[in-house]
Amino acid sequence: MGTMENLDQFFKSAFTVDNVIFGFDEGDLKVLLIKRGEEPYEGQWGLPGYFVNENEDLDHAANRVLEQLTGLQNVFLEQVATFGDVNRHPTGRVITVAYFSLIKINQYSIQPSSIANRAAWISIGDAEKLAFDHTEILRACFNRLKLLVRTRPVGFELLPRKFTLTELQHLYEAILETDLDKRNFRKKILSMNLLIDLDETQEGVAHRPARLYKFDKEKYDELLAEGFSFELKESRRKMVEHVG
Amino acid sequence: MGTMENLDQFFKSAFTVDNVIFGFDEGDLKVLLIKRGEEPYEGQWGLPGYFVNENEDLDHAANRVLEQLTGLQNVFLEQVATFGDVNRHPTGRVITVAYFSLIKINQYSIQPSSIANRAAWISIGDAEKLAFDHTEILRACFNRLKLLVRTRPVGFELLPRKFTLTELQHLYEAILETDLDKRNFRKKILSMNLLIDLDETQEGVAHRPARLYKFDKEKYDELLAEGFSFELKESRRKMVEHVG
DNA sequence: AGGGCTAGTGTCAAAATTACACTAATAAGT
DNA sequence: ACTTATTAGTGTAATTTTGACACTAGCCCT
Repeated sequence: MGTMENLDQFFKSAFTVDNVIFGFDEGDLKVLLIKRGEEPYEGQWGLPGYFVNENEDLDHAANRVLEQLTGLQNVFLEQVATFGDVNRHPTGRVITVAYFSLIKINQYSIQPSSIANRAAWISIGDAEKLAFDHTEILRACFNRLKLLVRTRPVGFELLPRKFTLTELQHLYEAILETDLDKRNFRKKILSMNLLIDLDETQEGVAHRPARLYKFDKEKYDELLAEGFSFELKESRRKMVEHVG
Repeated sequence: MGTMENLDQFFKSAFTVDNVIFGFDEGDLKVLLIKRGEEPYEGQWGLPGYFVNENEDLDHAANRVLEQLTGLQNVFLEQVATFGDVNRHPTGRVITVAYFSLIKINQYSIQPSSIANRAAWISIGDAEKLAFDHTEILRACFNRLKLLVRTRPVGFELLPRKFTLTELQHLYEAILETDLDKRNFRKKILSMNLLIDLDETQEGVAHRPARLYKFDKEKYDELLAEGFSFELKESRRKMVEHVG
């Protein structure tokens, strides 16, 4: 903070929040994008976002965007980074704080708001050429998710409350963009004792039904307090041998 | 981004950058703080920061703060988070983007600017009750440093170009706030092959002089390209046995 | 020459990681 | 009823990584 004289020149900027809303469906990691209905970037896909009101905390604004769009409250939401290049917005100096949230896509329902009408779930691999600097923002949030998922059990935020181990594995594979060994993955995840075996199985599948599990949040909080640290190693790629 | 009508109401905010400048000296991790010469919070310690100019990118502003204070350019600087609670600043709506930088404290020299006159290096443990929400900002940056130091070889930014293994170990101990085993630490760090043994030793010490090393940046860049990942495990605290 | 101080070094046991292939259970089709 | 297709579920052995631990080496100072 500098001195407080001649401040007027500085109070000319606007803030927005942009929210990268992740969901997981059909084995695919997806993002909720909006088809822009007006200039600039009319017709292009972009991140949902709004101006931050004068009397509104940043987190509140991010939650507001999320709720207007999905109807969901109290979901995982975290700030990632702030983008403020002078020319990032054609209309003026607009700085945006990027958030990302993780939602259970099956709880999502189209809201009646006009913005939600133009929303669609796009596979992360297909989300290209977004409006403004949103491609960059999306990449930053995706990287953060990759990091976070190895350190904290946030993956469960993306799955229905009851899930199978295979679904969980597919989720990790989608986020980490890698293949995991089935047996090793199960061994590792079960050894953490964070899953409750529900003694139920899938129904309506045309093959052997899988057992259903749920995440044991209380247990996790306990373990946390004891100093436990959730850690999923990056599957280290096998180094290519250099032929000498 | 929302619609573009009635924007004026939104272009009333100001934003600043605040910079947590870390240095390492006498085995201690330190932060460069400013004793505030004016209200609000006159007389209290705070982070160096400035308003961001209208035509200035955020990163540029952070670099500017750093250079005015330390005279240093091209040092490690990274954005950490943005703090924008409505009442964080008594004068108006001011949102601040927090950065942290790592500098070699021995290259730092007091600059003639008035702000630098009031600057001092404070041990991280002694930096309490800062102005505004700067205590929180400092904590966020310190946490980020802890995270980063285990994942990327950024620790070297805080040491002189030539350093001893013991100095390096003390640095890690200060950042991670833990003790490390000397032999295991050396084994690990040397096995990465990222240090060049300079075949020189310390001078002017009243005991057996230690060998000097420097960080091999080229090697690191090579390894990175091959998919190498720097990783220093969190020394997991020994779990206390539960009796019963 | 001896005391004080920090540098520097190796081994072994335990734990974690990796690679790998077959049987089990269900629905659908004949 | 049986065959087929499909995914679920399981164990072991080799390798690598980690973690605990104690003594000698080299320099300065007196």
